[in-house]
Amino acid sequence: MIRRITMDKNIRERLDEFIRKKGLRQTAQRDEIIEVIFASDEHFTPDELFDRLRLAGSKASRATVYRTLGLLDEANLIHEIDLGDGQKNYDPNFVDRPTHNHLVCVDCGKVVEFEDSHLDLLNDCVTRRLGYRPLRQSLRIEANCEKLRTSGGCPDLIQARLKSKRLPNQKK
Amino acid sequence: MIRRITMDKNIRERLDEFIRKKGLRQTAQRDEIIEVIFASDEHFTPDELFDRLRLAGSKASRATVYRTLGLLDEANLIHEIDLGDGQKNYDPNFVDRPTHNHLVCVDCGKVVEFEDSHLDLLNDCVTRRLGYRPLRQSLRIEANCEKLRTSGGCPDLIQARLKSKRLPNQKK
DNA sequence: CTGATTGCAAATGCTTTGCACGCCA
DNA sequence: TGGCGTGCAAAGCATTTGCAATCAG
Repeated sequence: MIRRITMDKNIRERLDEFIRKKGLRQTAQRDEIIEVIFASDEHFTPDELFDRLRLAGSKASRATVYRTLGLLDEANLIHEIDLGDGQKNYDPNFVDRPTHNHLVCVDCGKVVEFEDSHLDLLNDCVTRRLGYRPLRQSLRIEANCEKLRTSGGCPDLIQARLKSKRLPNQKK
Repeated sequence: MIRRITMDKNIRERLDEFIRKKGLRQTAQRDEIIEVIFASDEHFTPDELFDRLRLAGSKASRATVYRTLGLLDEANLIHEIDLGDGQKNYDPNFVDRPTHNHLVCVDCGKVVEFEDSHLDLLNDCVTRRLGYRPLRQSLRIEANCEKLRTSGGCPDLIQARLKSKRLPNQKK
């Protein structure tokens, strides 16, 4: 069995409600998947999640991982986000912060999450002005690291290099 | 030879400069591709562009289309945008309107481009506050059609249905 | 029991690449 | 002429799907 992990009550409840409403079934694989996802607040690709699951002792297959991710997205427990790397990325933090946005550093690939109420308000206004009703919005900012530019060094960049030496499946 | 199309001088110049700087070569295929792209202000996937090229009489291969799209993106003549449909989409309108954003109607799939200087300013501020230097930003809003909701009808939805009957390669 | 769910492997679909040939500068 | 660009077909890769077996309710 999978290692026990503390999880937000809120999430469990939301999922149970979704499962009930849809006439779905609770399975060990689904439990394991949401436990592993919400044990961290990190973004992930389906493949990364699959690896984490293996490490945690789960034997859920890739197919099930993909199918469950679709389900969780539909239930609004995770969101698909576009990090610009050509893969599907999921973000588990929309439950707590439904309107946050992402900044991607093009120097080191670091992803910063941020919230801004002015931004939210403005998006809402613009959408209504255009004759629509806002549902979801995703803002991605690509930026350079100011620290790297001015002082020539950035701790995240060094970390990123170390990381890329360890990991095999990279894009390019 | 391909049908002659009027094209923004600006674009031709920008491309020529990029080609010169990079030590690249001007070829018939590249000319055809940018002519077809900028003959319209519509977004497109690589595949749609390939079809348009065929219709216009060009025989450029898919491989060349993909390679050239990468080049044009690098030259900032087009931008890759995320419309949330799982395919690469390119937008040729960033030359004239470098900071525009996209709203996607989930009812009919219509994409509305819009600009808002407040939004641009706010994004800029937020980015700097976080310690970064803004490069590109992409905001996608998913929304419902207000007209459809209130009056039960939306001209774009009807068009979308007609269109989907004609086109074969759809996502789902 | 019954239908939802899973795992496997095969299929799919978009995109990239290796290579030999052709063509621009 | 040198080497960039092209077309073709093959490869790559993430994701989806058909199907038979399994399991939850």
